[in-house]
Amino acid sequence: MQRRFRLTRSEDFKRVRRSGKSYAHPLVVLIALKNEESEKRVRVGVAAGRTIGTAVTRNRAKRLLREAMRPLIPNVASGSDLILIARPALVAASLEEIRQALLDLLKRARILHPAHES
RNA sequence: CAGGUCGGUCGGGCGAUCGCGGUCCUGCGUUGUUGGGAUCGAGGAAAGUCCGCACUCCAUAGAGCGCGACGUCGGAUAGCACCCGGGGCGGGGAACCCUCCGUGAGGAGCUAACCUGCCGGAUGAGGGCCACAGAAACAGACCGCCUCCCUCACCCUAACCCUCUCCCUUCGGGAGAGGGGACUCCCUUCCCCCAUUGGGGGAAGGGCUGGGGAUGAGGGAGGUGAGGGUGAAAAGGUGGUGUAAAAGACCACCGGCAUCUGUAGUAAUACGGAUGGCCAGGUAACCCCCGUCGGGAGCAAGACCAAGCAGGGACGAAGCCAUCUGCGGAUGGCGGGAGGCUGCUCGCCUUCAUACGUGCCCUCUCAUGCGAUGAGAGAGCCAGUCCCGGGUAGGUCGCAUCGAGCGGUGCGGCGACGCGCCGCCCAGAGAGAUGAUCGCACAAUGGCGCCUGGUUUCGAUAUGAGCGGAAAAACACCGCUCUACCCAACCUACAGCGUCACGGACAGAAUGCGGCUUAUAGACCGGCCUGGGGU
RNA sequence: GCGGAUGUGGUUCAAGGGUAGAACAGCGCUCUGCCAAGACGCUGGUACAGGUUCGAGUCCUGUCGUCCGCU
Repeated sequence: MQRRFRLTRSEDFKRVRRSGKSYAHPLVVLIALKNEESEKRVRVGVAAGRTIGTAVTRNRAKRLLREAMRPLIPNVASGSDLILIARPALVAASLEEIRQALLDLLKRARILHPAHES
């Protein structure tokens, strides 16, 4: 996932976490917010708390989330900011399971592109 | 070969596809959080942050005190506390042998290589503490032992007294037996009673005479540190001499200490010699003393830019001299204010001011009926520093190739390490880059099969082992005993091969480096020690 | 990343190097017609591992956990 599709500012994180809607899954939690500014790009932030484990497992969880999210970005409605929060079960899951969980969450949030909605 | 132990190296490989970040080059009607190409891209611990540095700011990093760290010797290093090599004291340490315990299975001890803890000072500064127990926790006292004195009690009989018998004899003496028993005697003074020139009793003072005891109790003076159930620890140990009782008081041996000294070693130290007197408990990871070292904070240090906000409080000033001068001033020195040197003092450093006035604000008084205004007086403000509060969480640098750098190699050193030569440039993010999927091979783990291996029994046996013939030893020879290879039965393990499944240990740089500590599946190589076998 | 503080029963806290204690909680028993309160008794602990010491909760070292501050 290239850096231009990433959510980096601390201010953005605060705004999404405060005002966005959250959707839960056993593997991952999705927080989504429509960006009111002129930004047309989809931006994704990834987080893994200390309950996940040590630095190695936290980094691996974030890499898995980014790799699973990467092909889905063109299908997400433009101008939305997303935050993905890893849960402990995610470390043992495979890439396909994570991708399926993300698809499920994006459908529930109704921000998937209309072409893939069907 | 087996077991033990130590050190070093590696700690995942190769290929394909899809992706991520940095640097360099390059493209663009779009100048970008952009496209393309090349190249590079986690560790031995990146971890813990326990030490030491570099670097940055505080002043250029001072002195003394305080505080902290360290403390055997020598070395290495830019530096370091646990790095390297030694020394001393202690602890651990497999099998065989040996010793002990056990009927036995077995257990314990001893022990090689090796591992590991500690290391200035408690005689030689001083203070504190040593619970409980114990007489006592560091030496004084107590119990006890011994000597002397006093008092009391008790016992003995030869002073003395009484009774009886006998004798000599004459108003006394002697002998024997029994009983009492050291109670006394004289003088002076005072008091009381009977009573009247006296007698009796008591108290105090003085004098003369007066035996013994191995007894007991109490008190006093001294000697003693032998003994006193305890305790973690009790005043050198054992044996003797000695004494009133005792003691290194003295002697022999042993142990320890101090001083001097010999040999080996750079030294710590080791092995000795001579002399001395037995005094000297433990604790300094309690305070402390001695020596060495250390200024403080830390890359969120710090520098610059952008953006942004709100102020408040404390302290608070004084000039003078010299030189130059374009006469406005400038520089320097002394002095003053505020602050700093992350605890204190000294000393030092930084900075500010010399303006100041017809200034501003407040209060009071006077002039005028009031106000305005004017005059006077007083206090404050106007420099600077510090503290508190508020705002910012953006960017560039520090900071990513020149370093205590990395890889080879040679030399010196036991080693830590040092010196030389050649080659190389080697991560740099900022919600934080190394990942995902598939395939192959090799290790490891588990299952199955094959090869086989192990145990036991019977039977014999030597070229093996033991004993004897046999005499100094060895070899050979002969005899006896035991046993391996061999045969059979039972059970299939490690390793190896084939196949299937599973599938990488601990762990993710954030300014850099050295050391330490902690986590770590496994693989490979080597050193040392012990035991067995072969040549 | 850097710096600092701290760890004692289930909880909140004590304890000069010398037997680990208090309150609440838990359990048993008593009281009551029953419950609560009360009275009595009991269980349960120094984060872990080494060291110094005759003896460590305390002193020293390492490990682990928790909390706080620094732009």
